[in-house]
Amino acid sequence: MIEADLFRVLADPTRRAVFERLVGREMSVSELKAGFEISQPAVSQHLAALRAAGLVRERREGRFAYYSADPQALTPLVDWVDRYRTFWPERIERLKDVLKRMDR
Amino acid sequence: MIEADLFRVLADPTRRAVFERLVGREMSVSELKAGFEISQPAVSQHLAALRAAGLVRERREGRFAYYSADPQALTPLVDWVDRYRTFWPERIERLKDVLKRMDR
DNA sequence: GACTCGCATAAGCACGTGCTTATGTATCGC
DNA sequence: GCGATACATAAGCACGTGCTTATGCGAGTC
Repeated sequence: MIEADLFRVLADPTRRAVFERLVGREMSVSELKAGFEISQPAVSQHLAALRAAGLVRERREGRFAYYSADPQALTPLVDWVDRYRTFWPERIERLKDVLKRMDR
Repeated sequence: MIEADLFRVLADPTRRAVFERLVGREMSVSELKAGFEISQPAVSQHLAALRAAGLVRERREGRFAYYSADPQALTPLVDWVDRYRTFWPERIERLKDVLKRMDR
């Protein structure tokens, strides 16, 4: 998966929200659907797109399909941004902030 | 400009290529057009979209319009990714590599 | 087996998007 | 002023996208 498709898949706000809800917490489709005001097929379609981009994993268990986010799939996106993000001092300051927050 | 529009604007490959060409080097529209096999209006339309997202700046000089990229506009995108990119060890290793390359 | 349940897929539709050609609007050279 | 140049904007079109409802399909329940 190249960054081209990542940008496209993440461009839709609903799909991005679906991804965000799946970060750190595995959810079944119906549980996930509860958070949105769209139909179940719409949720499944977003999940299929996210899955094609490698952004979510699927785990089948009986009738249920459990999905979880794979943030590592964002790496190509980070790589692309890194190529064009100058202003490294600010960047490093930002990173320090994040690390500081993680220490707490 | 929020990350929503950044993703959408960067989702188009041609538009992303336009942005990439303008990083570090200011160019006029016609000079920019020379690198693509699309019409001049198409280039102008991409530039307008990039400008609305704050990704490029415009400088008028007589008949000419010079455009240049503003990579700092990518910050909201980086912020968004930072919220969901776990796997910090790898991330820091990557950053170290970049810094090492910058020292040379 | 018959009926749910959880989810995926199909088909259709409204709307967005990226391109084209045509045209408008300054600015320059003469 | 007049034509050419550089670019932007308008209008139209083909295609993509995200949604809906309808349907399919395997897994569970009885």
